[in-house]
Amino acid sequence: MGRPPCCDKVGIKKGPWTPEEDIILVSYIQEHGPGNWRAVPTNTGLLRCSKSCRLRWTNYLRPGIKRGNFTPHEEGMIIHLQALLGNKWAAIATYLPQRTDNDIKNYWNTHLKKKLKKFQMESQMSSDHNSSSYHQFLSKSTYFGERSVEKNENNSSIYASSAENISRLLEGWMRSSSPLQANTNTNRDFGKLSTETSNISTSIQCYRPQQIEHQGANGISSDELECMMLFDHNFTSMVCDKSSCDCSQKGSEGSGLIDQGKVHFEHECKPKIDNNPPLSFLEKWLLDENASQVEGVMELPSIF
DNA sequence: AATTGTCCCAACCGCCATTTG
DNA sequence: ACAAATGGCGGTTGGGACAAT
Repeated sequence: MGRPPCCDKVGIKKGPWTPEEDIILVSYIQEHGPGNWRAVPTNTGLLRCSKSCRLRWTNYLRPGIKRGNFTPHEEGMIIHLQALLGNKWAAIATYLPQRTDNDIKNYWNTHLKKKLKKFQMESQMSSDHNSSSYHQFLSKSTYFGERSVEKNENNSSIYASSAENISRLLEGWMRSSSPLQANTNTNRDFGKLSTETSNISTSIQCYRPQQIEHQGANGISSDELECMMLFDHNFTSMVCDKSSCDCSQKGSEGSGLIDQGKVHFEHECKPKIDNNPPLSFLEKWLLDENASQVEGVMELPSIF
């Protein structure tokens, strides 16, 4: 009855992935494309369960993942989207295509939650009761006040894809011929490795997920603002109703196909737009990275 | 220098909806 | 139609890195 088990429970390895395992997984996905995860452990010989393979790919190895510090713009987006959507990290991640839901969740739990809490406590002590602490927090948030001052440690790789990670990984693996030595390398050490070329790093090209169509934030009319306010009011109930979502765009999205169709990244590359709430206007505004250069955008958050 | 405490994040766990035989 | 596995998601945790004492 039902499906066969994806993998035997016995002999399943847990814990951090080694560079060798990453290479095996990436090589397999390069050849077969992501998906059919239950076949991955058996076909690759990886002693990992299918779920672990999928997680490793989607959270770390998948091309297009941006790593490193969150920019003030991203921070602001997360704050807003969390306020609107709650802890729907996957949904929030659809508006930050280069970030994984896991990263966003971690960032929220380790940074933003504390920040917000701290600010709420501070504002409670303050005498200003005219506006909510949340609004004050947002107004002080770097999203709107310091968006142009993005302190990015590795600013040269704002769109650094995980292909670079894999590249570095492979380089280190090739250098250290000793498997034991390679096994001791954690993912954090990849950046320390020098640069060389590798087969995978050249065949897996960097790609940039197609951004959801957006336009300048300065094109907001008063009607749109009014609509936005009404929308915000009813947003929660709207996003909860999956049936109201328009999923018809699925087929029309551009794919991230690379390598003459050898690698099928459509599934992973497509912006996740299912469960897409009627956010067209909001997302236009939120996703407008150029808005950081537009003066006057600071007026907008007050409507939240 | 050694110890302790805190931070951070990759990976795991458990649940649920969907898929499949 | 049903049972069982898969895929996806959110919550949690283990342990390494770093800071403070």
